[in-house]
Amino acid sequence: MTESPAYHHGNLQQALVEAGAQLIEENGISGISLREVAKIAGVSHSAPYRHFKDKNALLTGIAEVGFQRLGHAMQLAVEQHPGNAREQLIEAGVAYIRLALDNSEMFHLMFGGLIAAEDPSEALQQSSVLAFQGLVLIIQGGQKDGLYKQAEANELALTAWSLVHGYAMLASTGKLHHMTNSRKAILSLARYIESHLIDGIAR
Amino acid sequence: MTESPAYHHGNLQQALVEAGAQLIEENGISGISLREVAKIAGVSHSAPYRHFKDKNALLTGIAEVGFQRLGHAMQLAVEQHPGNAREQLIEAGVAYIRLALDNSEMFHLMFGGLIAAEDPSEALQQSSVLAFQGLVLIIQGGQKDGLYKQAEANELALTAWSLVHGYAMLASTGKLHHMTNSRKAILSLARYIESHLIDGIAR
DNA sequence: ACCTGAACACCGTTCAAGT
DNA sequence: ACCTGAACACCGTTCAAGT
Repeated sequence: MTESPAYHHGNLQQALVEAGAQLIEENGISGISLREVAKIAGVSHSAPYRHFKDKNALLTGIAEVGFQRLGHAMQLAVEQHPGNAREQLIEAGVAYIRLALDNSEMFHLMFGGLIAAEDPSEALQQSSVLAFQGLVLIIQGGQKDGLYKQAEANELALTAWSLVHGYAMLASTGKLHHMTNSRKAILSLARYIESHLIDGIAR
Repeated sequence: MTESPAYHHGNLQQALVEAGAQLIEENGISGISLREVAKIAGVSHSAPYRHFKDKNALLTGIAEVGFQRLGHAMQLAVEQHPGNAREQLIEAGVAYIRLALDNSEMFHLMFGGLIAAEDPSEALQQSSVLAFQGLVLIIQGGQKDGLYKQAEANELALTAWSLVHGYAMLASTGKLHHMTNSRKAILSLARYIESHLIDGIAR
């Protein structure tokens, strides 16, 4: 037989990340261990060290797939409202918040400050910058249409990002339980909040 | 002598919380252990279980002092700008962001989603609601002065909170490194961001 | 090159026992 | 009522050894 020997089926690195992503949504961010991820992937507890420097590196890898999902979801929302910079901004924000609610443990891993920033030139930085660039494009499109102020697009995009990110964080950590309970009410309130922001951005 | 025997000096519960708060800013949120907190407080590793159900309960206690500090800092900022609802909102936000930058590990403990929400009627909820109520008061004051829109004050306050909280989170987790580096630049940019929001709230 | 298994120093949590 | 110390099942990480 031409099969590889006792090794893992092809790509252990990816298998570990996928196992970790699954485990983190099940057991929560603090209920994940390198040893159990390895067990799910079907290797010994020391095998992951061939592919990741330490646990933090694995968590970073898991967070990266989260950023890819996030960018994808926002892109999709934008494409569904062509030529309408107002709807684009609002629905991209709703997609952002939706992901925070539906994959909250992953979201907290990505943004909760648990992963040490260590290297400033890391891949994680890249991923979050990409998502931000999408926002800048929406703003610039809206500026061309005369919908948004002629201020620095980076600044307006950061304002929108901060608002949406803050709301997503507060909602996904239960800090809004005293105002809204259901998922539907949270998403509906999000649109009101975002429209308050846009009225500030609009000239 | 009338001293208590081999027991701890009076209030172990408080000593544990203080030791934890100190340790968390030194070693980071994932470098804190119940056993080391106990050691710093000068008791055995099982002593904390008389005062806290488990590690999560101790972390909750630590986060609570963080919320108290936060409420205090915001209150102080408001008092320094009497009768000026615009400066009050901006500077309360800056105080919020300043705390996130200077006590980032504590801030991530409070808002990072690590502490299980479990009981919806917990003390933590109380603390964060209190900080929010301060915001509502600022908004209502500004509405009386004709500075802010006559919309639901709760909704406007949540909008402001989301913006400031999101910016604080992004800044304190290093997500803005590609735009701003220094602490000073981050705080200065915060005021621009906030003014974009207020222009939306103002009628 | 890739993986295993023993080993080490640490955890959180429980529980009988001490004062 | 409050604390200790042993015990248990788990960690992350390292390292010699196997194929």
